[in-house]
Amino acid sequence: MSLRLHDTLSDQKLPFETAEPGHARIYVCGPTVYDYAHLGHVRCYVVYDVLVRHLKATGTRVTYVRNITDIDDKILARAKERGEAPTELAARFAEAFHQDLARVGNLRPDIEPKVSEHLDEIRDLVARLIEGGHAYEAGGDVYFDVHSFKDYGKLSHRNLADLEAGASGRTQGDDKSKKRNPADFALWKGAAEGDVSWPSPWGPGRPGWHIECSAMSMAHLGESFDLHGGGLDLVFPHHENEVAQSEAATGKPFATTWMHNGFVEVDKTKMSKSLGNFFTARDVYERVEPEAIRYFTMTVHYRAPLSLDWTLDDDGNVTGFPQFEEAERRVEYVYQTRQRLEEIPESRIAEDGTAPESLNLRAGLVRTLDDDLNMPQALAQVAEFLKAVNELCDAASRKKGKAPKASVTLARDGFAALEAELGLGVEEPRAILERIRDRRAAARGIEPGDVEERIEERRRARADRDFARADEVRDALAAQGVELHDSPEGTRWTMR
RNA sequence: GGCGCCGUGGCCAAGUGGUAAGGCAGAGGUUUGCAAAACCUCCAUUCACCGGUUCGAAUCCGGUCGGCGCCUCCA
Repeated sequence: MSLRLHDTLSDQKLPFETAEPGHARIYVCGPTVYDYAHLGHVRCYVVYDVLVRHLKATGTRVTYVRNITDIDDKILARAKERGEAPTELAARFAEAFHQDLARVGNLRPDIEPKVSEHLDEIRDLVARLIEGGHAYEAGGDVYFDVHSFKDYGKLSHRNLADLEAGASGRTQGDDKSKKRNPADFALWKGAAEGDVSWPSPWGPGRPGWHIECSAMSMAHLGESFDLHGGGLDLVFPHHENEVAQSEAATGKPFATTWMHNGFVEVDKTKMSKSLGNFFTARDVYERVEPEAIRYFTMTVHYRAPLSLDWTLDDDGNVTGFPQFEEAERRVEYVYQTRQRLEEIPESRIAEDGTAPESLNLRAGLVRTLDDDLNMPQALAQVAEFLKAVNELCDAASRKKGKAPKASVTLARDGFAALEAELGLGVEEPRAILERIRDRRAAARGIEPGDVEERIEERRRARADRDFARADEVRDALAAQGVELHDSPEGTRWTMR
């Protein structure tokens, strides 16, 4: 394995090495399920999906753990608001989350631990920290004592003195009297009257936000594991606190490599639930093929911001997402090309001849993704590959033209690699192309049946060599965005 | 205030010491009854700006300007 990844802890691009040879143990922070996934979540989990796919495609066994946070103040608040049981609300949004991510082609993690099923591990870890002198009880709460962990700040590259100086303006007015130090954080929060709570040696309450990930990652991957990932916003305080509490408890290094992805931005500002400037994945799926969103997320390096644009009408309604539309055309190109390759008849395949290197997409993707998952560069290679495949198909369709068998075989393997490495081109070409076409037609109020009728009308005109009439039909359809494609097998149509 | 990131053609975006990938848009062409699709050709002497290091810099160093993130729930 020669994958190199940018590691937040060392702030360097380093070879990714697993403690157990050939087996990568990975933990990624999952969602808090109180609402639908938005595009920021989609981007994040596509990144880790590509990481996992690439490791598997290059022969590494992967144990991919991604938690579901189903106990959280926001879930409790939202459930109360709706008069729904917190567990039901969480289960509902967890299911929606799975559906939304499956539609962009993400594989399910191997293990998806829930906080609600790890209360024992969490309480044990808290108890261990208290025993070790790293945590203290205070009025029903339990706090981690940051001064008890000398490396506090090593992940996010800041020190306690700076943190306290910076935070002072914000924390002075708050009621933080239970904490010994403003930077201390809750491991266990005591319940107020009427709150949903779980029993503990420190009284009824619920886990602090950070402790769950330490408890669950250790439960499923061991006290030390290979890679921990999540959004850039988790570096501090979430991951910093995870490092502190985990290493304080075990005395061992927690995760070896730390990977963080950049945000989706709108108007140069981070898309987030709290700012309310987000589009949910499922809303966008109504306008564009989900795979196009996957493609779009790969047009930018995973650590860089992904800036989203849209167009508005005079009333301020969203009329489109130009970047998704462009990406959708690229997705169409992927599938059209694959379909052309699959349709090369046996009689047009020649035994002799060699394949050009441009068809060796697998080798290119492996090399490129090995370099810190350089997906934009990977897409550049995909573009050159698809061009070469079309050249091959053009050659095979010319008079007396043939495609070398070696080329056809390599091209087919290229599509297999595209799926294995990037999770693109995974669907049946005809089905997805028709779906894209019909969705665009519906958006313009065009009935496929009507188009078929006009095509038949034009076919008759052409048979009579009445080309003026045939062109009238073509032009009329073109004005509605319908494009006709003549071939010896008949006429097909697509939507521009 | 502390820590950190970014500024590459009309737009998006790779590239972190060896002479600017790829996509979109645009121009011309092959093909076609005409088209579309596909393919071919062209499209940054230049990488925010100013200095410096070097045989050589978009890439390293210093400074200036501009934009953003984290420090508070957040992917």
